[in-house]
Amino acid sequence: MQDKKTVLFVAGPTAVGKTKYAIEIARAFQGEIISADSMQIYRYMDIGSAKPSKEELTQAKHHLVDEIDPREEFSVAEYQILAKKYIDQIFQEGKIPVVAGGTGLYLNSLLYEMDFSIMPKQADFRKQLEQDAEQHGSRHVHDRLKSLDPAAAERIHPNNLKKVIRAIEVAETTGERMREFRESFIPTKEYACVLIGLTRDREELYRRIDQRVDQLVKAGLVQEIESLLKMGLTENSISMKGIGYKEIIAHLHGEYDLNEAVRLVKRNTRHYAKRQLTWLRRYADMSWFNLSEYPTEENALSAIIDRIRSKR
RNA sequence: GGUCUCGUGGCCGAGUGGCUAGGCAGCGGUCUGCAAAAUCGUCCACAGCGGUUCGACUCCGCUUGAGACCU
Repeated sequence: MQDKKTVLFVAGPTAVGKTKYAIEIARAFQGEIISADSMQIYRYMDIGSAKPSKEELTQAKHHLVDEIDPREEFSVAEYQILAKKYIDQIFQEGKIPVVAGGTGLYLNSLLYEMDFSIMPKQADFRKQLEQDAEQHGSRHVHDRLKSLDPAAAERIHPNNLKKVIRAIEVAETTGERMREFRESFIPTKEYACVLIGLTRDREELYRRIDQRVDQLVKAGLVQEIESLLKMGLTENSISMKGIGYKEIIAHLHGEYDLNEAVRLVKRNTRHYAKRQLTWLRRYADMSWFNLSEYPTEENALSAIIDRIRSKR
């Protein structure tokens, strides 16, 4: 029937229940799940990233969970390449890709035409700039950008060191300025997208977050992080910047006690959930489902499935 | 029963007779160069009632609440 291939997207804030619903949706549509989660993609970070359980991983085929070594640098650019590879692969098997996750930029990289490949990164050069920032402050690095590419410096906040460095990198190595991106997003032409947004009443969502953080700690979050540190990861690793990781590491370094760390993890997770919702609200063609409004999961699920059927 | 201290927004916390700190939380945004990041905006107040005053959150009195001490 459908001449254009369809990719299902299941998005929502952390702790809303995406994992469960994505699995059910995948099962209902002969789908395979492609995670769009910047932390669950890392191996060994099982507890802190609230990864799907072993059982859940067998209930539907998952991709881009547990695929990257946390000692590696990873980013949207690589994410986009890998995810698209899986999308093609799943289409070829005659199945439906179900992209599930809450990392907004990762979603964008699959929803819109975005080209991250213009410039390869220069690891050494970056290191140098990072050190520069450490010694002289991020302002100093930003000033350098100002002279190289005033427009980019205008756009990028000095504290956003990564972006500042990237812009300098581009300017220095290509002699060109950062490309001004189009004002409007162009939807990808590679496939059709059906967007499902999951949410809950705010109070309930926050309650679930608090509960989940307590569970993660009980499940051994601290031990998980201790062993990650033994593997050579540090608070500077990208993967260790995740909520739940950075706070516990600070605790292990003696900055505050465990209770305080837990409080911060909860608070930061709530903030994150809020930012995710802000991000996701921008998708005009998203079909929202407030899970708090359904008496049972079955009800919610069948409403979602009906909606997907009507959209394809 | 008496004496004293205090009572600021959801929480913490400054402060002044007129120009309404700030922080946290909450709420709302931005975000195509690496995003669980970075960033911006914003609501909410001076315990209550009287009085003094051109004007009171700030001064006075009473009421009420909290705490400390005394008997």
